Amino acid sequence: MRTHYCGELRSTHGHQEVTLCGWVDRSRDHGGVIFIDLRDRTGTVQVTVAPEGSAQVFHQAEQLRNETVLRISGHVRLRPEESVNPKLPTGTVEVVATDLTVLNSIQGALPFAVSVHDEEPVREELRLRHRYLDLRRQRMQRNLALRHQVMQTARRFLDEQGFLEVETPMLTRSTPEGARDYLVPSRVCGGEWFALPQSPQLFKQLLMVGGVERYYQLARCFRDEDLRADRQPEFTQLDLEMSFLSQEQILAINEHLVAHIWKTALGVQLPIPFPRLGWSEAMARYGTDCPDTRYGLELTDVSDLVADLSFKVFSQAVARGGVVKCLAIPHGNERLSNVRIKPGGDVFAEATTAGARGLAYIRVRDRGVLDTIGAIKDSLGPEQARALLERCGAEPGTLLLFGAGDAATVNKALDRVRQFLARELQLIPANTWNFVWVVDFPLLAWNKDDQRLEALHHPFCAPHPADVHNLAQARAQAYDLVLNGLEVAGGSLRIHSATLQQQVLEAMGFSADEARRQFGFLMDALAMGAPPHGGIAYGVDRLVMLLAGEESIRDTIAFPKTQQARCPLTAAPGSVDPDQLKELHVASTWVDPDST
RNA sequence: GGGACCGUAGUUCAACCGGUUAGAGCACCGCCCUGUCACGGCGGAAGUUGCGGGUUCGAAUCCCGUCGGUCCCGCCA
Repeated sequence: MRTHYCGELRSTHGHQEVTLCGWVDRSRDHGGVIFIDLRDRTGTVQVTVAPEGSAQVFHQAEQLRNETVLRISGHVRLRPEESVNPKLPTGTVEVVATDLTVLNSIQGALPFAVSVHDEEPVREELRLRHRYLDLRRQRMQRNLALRHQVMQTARRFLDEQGFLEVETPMLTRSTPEGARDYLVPSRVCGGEWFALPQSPQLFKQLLMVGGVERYYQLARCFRDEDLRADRQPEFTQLDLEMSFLSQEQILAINEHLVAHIWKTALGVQLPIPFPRLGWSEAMARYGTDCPDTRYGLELTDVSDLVADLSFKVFSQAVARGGVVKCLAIPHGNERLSNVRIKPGGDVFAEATTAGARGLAYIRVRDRGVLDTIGAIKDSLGPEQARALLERCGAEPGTLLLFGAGDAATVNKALDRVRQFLARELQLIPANTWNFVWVVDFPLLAWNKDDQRLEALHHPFCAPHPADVHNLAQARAQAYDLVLNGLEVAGGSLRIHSATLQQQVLEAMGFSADEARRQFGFLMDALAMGAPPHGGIAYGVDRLVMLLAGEESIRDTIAFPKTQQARCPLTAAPGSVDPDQLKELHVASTWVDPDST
């Protein structure tokens, strides 16, 4: 049908006969001569319809609307020097049309402009409803190509490293822990249900027991939780698992994989190895387990310095086993007004949204003068003040913001304020890729709501060998890869001993029976010669989002869902025929609110 | 489950503190134009201001509800 692609034509194609297929990106009718910008996946090229040619072709060209699907035959002509368009890769040539076939015409109004020249934002619901049009636009073409490139690069790299791509079931069993499952009723086994996988975690471990040794999969995963800019109900993981490798060996392979992807997709040479940061240190310095290290604004613990103050907010927080931490903002005095850091202000709101009760502050003026609320001023002696300023690295002009309370809340609040201020004060350098491995996570964490210990990652992470006799306090041999403050991958060495797996499940409050019932198949497998193994999983959508400079993973997914987990294009989810439910032995308890 | 913001022509936006016939760019339709490339010129059509109710002499504007979308909290091992 075609001999060339639009975007690839150059002066070297001069005088060749070509046939092109594509869409009318735009056309310019000068009465006597008509120019058509013909677009395909590779770009656009100018097609010229001259009056000297066929009258029928000229007549057809006069009728064209944007997005008409065309096949055009003609010869490539070098443009006259004064008509060369330096803005276009194909700007030195044009195709003089001798034949023009309309393969499909446009009926009715287009919901939005597709042209490569059109940068106008379009309401997202409209883009999703007509995603097939949106995908034609440059931005989505680029994002899909980038996604493809990431996936292909990973496949090639992992293939070369001896990894086997293995598919695991989409219809599997529901397991406790983790997110809400998407359930699928079984017609054949009445009353029983499959779950769609939240990740291939157990299967990839079973593949290790199965002697695959190196596995990977671009795995679709499903979690029935509320959506965010970076969370969709179905998403894609690049899932890896390896046997007989140490944690350091696993991290090294992944560093090469990531460096390879960045080199291929962006031409950027990442320095490897990536820095390693202990979880405790990350929490202490940044208040989060996924720190953005592109800027400073690190947190300082001042609990010991303020424990005895008469300012009760500080001293009581410490007395109750909590902490007081400080976020020091250089030049904060001039850059942040009191209105913003006091109740009602945007900075204050960031802290309270994260659960903080308030946001104490001290403005450091010249000659050690402190500008703050009376209660703090009255409470701080000169010695204490000096120690505080020194600890926080404060200088005249510095604004100190304080969080006080239990460690989790303080960290969460100051982390949020820190990120907010970095954006507001434009402290984030452009084109910076700061990777960091966060390691030595706690194995278990206390869940206040359920009054029990639960796995921080998942129940199959191996505890640090030195910590196995105190599982409640144990570190896990787990690692997250963090890029610019976002978790892009997470993994661990796994438990390969049935006995230890049993102990960890018990520590999490599973009875022996319950553990047996839920995870018996795993423990049986571990008992039959499971090799030491471990792995990692990348959030592909998020990775592509970061590479593309997008702010939502929806822009990296061909057909994403809205925040209500709907698809405006297909109108899914939708109702089904009652007979379908009956066949599946399912009855709906849903009551339409309008009918009551 | 909760909070915030948004919804005006096919589309992107405007319309001040409630006050003339709800405007503009692009797209669309018609006419003109032989070197443009986001072509240009002249003219035209296009609106249940998401939907429902209320306040008012008067509502795109204020209030309540509702639907849809976005961001966030909870939730997401």
